[in-house]
Amino acid sequence: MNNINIYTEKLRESGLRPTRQRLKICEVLFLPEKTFHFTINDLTKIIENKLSEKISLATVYNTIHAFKKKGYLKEISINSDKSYFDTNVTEHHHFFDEDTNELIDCSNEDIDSVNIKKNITGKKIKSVEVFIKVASDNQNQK
Amino acid sequence: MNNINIYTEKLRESGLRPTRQRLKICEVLFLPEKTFHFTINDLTKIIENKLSEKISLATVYNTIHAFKKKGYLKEISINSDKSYFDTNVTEHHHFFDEDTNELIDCSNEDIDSVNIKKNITGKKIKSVEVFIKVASDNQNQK
DNA sequence: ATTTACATTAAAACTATTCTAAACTGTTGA
DNA sequence: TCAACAGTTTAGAATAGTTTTAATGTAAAT
Repeated sequence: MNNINIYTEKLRESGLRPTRQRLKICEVLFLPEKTFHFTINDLTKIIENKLSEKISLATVYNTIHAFKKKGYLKEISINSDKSYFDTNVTEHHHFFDEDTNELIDCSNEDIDSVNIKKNITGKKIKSVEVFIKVASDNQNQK
Repeated sequence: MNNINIYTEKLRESGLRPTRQRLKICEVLFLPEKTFHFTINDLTKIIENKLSEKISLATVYNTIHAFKKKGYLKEISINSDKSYFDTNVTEHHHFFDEDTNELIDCSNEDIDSVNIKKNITGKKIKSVEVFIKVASDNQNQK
């Protein structure tokens, strides 16, 4: 069973029609063995360059949102000028390199379980994520 | 020494001219004894409603960015459609209520110091902040 | 094969934010 | 005190990211 069939299956299971465009987007997002972060703009460029395919921007947006809703992607808020997405949908942490504006994954094993003493009445904790800002040692503060 | 004079002083110290508009914004942001979160839009509305003052949107943006640069405000990324600011500039954590989209402060004392086992070569940790998503117990997952 | 509901598309619309250029104002120092 | 300058405010234009629209296309059910 090749990858296209796997994606076709996965999409169908999720109630999403396996269209040509969605399959191409799956290839770009889920074929690489390493998870990664991207913006809609990044993704559009990858599709245009690497694949010989031109997918309408609206379709890219629609698809990414559909994938997010289904839990195949996670949205991350780094700063507010654009939306970043993560193909790693597990609960995990991030380093943010202030020098390069790069976001680096930090697995759950790299951080001891966070002990929260306070709780919000009537609310249950859904996720706990740590955001660590780093910068060059020898550089002036931001 | 009244508040206006304190703000005048603070602005001057920071190399910012104490203009009428900036003093009004200081009143709104720094007079309340409790820190709070806001968007530019929130702030503009508060100024228009509570104070009998109309400050140009561009000025609000300029001032908020100037205050942020000086360290009087902190920008928080909750989601990417707008920028949120926090008048609490200390390093601290947040609860995010998924039901109400409300952001709730969580002081450093409410969370045990986070133990990070991984580090990024050549980089120093600048801040560590925990983001805790909460939601009603009895409710379907997001 | 036909139908139907869902998808794609280009273009228009929208929203948050930044830029522009002219008018204005706090500050400095003569 | 007041002129002059640099910094500030302003309305409106511009921009960038994202969403909507409405027409066309396509997967899948009948």
